[in-house]
Amino acid sequence: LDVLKRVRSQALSREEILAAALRLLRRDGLSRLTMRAVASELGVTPMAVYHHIEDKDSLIRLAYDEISASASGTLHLDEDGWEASLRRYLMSVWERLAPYPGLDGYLMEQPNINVSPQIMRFGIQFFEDAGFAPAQAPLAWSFALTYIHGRISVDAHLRQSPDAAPLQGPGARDHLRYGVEAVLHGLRVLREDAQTTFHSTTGTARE
Amino acid sequence: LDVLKRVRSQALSREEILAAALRLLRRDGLSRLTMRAVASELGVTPMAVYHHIEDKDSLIRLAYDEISASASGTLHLDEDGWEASLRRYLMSVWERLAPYPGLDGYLMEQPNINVSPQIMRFGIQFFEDAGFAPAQAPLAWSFALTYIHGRISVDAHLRQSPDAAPLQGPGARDHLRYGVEAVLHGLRVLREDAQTTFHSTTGTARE
DNA sequence: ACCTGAACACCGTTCAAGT
DNA sequence: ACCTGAACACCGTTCAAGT
Repeated sequence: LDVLKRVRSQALSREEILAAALRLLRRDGLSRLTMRAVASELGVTPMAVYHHIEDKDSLIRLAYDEISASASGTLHLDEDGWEASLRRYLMSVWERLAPYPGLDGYLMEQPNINVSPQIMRFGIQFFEDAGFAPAQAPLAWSFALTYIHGRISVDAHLRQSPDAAPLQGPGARDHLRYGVEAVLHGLRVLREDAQTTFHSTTGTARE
Repeated sequence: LDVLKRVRSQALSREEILAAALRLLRRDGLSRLTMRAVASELGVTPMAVYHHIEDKDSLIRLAYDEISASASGTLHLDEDGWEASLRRYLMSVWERLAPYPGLDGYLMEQPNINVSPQIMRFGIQFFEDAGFAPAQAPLAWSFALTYIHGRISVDAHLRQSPDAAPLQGPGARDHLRYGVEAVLHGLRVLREDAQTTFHSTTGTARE
């Protein structure tokens, strides 16, 4: 409560607000992130924040962009193949977002802000480069994203519990690893028999 | 606003409250479900609801249990194999929960209320019966659940949009079908080479 | 330009009454 | 037992001031 409440001598900044929001997000999760809490963390009136940030939603988006900024750089086709590359990417997304409980789950449900058009294009390009049919690439990318963000949402409560060593337990990581391998195997199979079993443009899969 | 606001002549009942909550959930999604809205839908004071229901969270759980009650019956190993059975189950879970935007995503993040111990045991039993190693069955079940609930969360916003025919579009169902097939393929591969690549009790997968 | 204080329109929920 | 009315402790946010 009384930690870091140094007396404010300088003007409040956008970066300072963002840093405070990220700190609170890690500590308490999105459900406890309030504009009033951010302000109090900064030793300032709630309305002071509004002079630098439009509203709560844009603060959340700011936090999300900050966290996943470096992650978008990690998606590229390396020499060791698309499976290893995708595995690294999914693991790194989880690693980055899992410490911020509730954040990812919240944005997953927003219209389609979660995945920016840029990330979407990157991902589709990745799967096309990996040899997936053009019509299949968006489906494959969306599948991988859906799994990993679902996993992060399910793991959200792990951080909420008051005891220590929250995400280190073997439970969460075992599930994550198993799931990522299943995703890779599933995509590999669908990539191989793409022509015979799945006609994506018709909207009906063969049974 | 003025629909169904018949004059109350009978006593309020738990079932009536639940029905109103489900109606509002379908119409506006969880984010707009408030105790006050439920009360107003029933033509009653907000606090009247509290005489029949403990709090908002238990109302949400009540709604969820009602929706997924019949779904838990659909998970059993049929004659046409575990893949067909699991596909039917995942599709039916999506079909049931997709019309209630936000509900599933909310419960996914709660400690572990989302999946009741009973459903958990059913699922593990299913995968053991399907020939998965005992140590692998919980991971496989959790993977399938994580995907389908993630998919439902991602699709939550589709219902929120004001235009008609919300979940009928080919987009959502194509993604769902592709994902379910990927899940099935992924699990099948992991089931087959379970002994060689994955040692689940050690907590570290071979790389 | 940057911040404060009071206030508004919401929440979930408690509590003291009414019938 | 069943419901109402007023109120409390929160929200996000607006608006009129202060410096």
